[in-house]
Amino acid sequence: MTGLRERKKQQTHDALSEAAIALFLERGFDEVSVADIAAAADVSKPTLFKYFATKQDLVMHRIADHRHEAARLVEASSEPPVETLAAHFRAGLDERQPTTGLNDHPQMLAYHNLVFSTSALATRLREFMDDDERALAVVLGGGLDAELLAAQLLSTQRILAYRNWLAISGGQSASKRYSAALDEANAAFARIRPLG
Amino acid sequence: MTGLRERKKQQTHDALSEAAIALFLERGFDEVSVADIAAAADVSKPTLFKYFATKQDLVMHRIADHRHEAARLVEASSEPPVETLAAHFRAGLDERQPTTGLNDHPQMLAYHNLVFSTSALATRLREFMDDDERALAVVLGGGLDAELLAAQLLSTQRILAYRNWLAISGGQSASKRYSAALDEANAAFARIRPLG
DNA sequence: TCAAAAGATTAACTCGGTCAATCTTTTGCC
DNA sequence: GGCAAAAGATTGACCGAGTTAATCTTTTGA
Repeated sequence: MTGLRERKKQQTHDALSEAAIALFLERGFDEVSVADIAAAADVSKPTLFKYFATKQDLVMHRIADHRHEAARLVEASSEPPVETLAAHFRAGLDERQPTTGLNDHPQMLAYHNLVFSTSALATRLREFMDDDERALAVVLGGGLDAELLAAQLLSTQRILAYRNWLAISGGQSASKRYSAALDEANAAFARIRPLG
Repeated sequence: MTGLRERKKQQTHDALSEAAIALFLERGFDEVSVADIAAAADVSKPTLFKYFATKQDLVMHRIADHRHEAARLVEASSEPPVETLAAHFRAGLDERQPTTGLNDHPQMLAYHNLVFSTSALATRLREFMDDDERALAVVLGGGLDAELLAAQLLSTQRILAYRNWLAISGGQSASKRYSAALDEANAAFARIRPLG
């Protein structure tokens, strides 16, 4: 039984998120108050904060879906961690997945632009990545080497994705960038010395 | 001429920082309001914010002195970057420098404990490190390899320092930890593949 | 000694986030 | 189908961080 209540909750959730992102893209994150958003979605401010813990989460919850992804992938795979994540990143490039930065859909571009150029959001993104790093280190077995490797793997993904976003953001198409992106990914992952 | 004005500014600055840290250590960062601190230092709230841009900075300005240190060291040295930073870290261990985590003075321990266990402060620390990373990447010549190396170097320092702090925080003396700290530093820096 | 500049103060304000009390809606049960 | 209880939303007041503008005091340099 998919309760009516559930559906209304989902609706309110989506209405808030969509209203928020629309307003943020239009006026900028810092120039929109949570009161504006609550009003746009026809709910009260306390209600808004029942759905999203912080103003930032109105934007970041989309990315939050990928939390601990690296740890999950490594845990689920029988291949060595570096290979697993390198292969996954390459596949992401192929599929133009937003997490690789290689996506030139105008909405995605605008969304990423919002995140990267708003310091409160960039900071929150970094908090997510720190979390991912801790989770990955655990899956890698813990200890100094695991922590170092986890940090290096996630730094690598972050830097590759950011460089791709920069290129796309500079006007290059995803297809045009693809070849360089793949080269960079191969070079970057090749620099990583595996565990053991 | 060291103006009277300058001296008073310095006094107010120190009074604020000391009052703040004392109160934070006593009651916890989130349980002290900036109004409390301003009152303790006998100034008004707007005056406090002329000296420190944020509540966090009342704590973090001490660490902020070391900003861009890695970039400065590498720029000033004629040795290869990895050697330079590894040597500097080892020297820091010898001297029990707080940045290495290997310092068991009760005040230092309490201070680090405050920073690491207060999420607002840990977040601000991470912002500093991101800044350091960008600066280091520039000094390393920019480009993919420089960015990857900068990230790896600073991750390495962060992880080593945190592990040392954990050990000290768990009751071990700095002297007792020293040998393991040195071994870990050597192992960690040895994992790093230099540029070129 | 005095004019000008620097700095501090007060008071009021914005905004993010929380809380407590009240009211509405949904749901599960008879 | 109707109803009690629980879940959720609303309102309004509140807190704390940080800002702003107007006023006042102090330092400075001529």
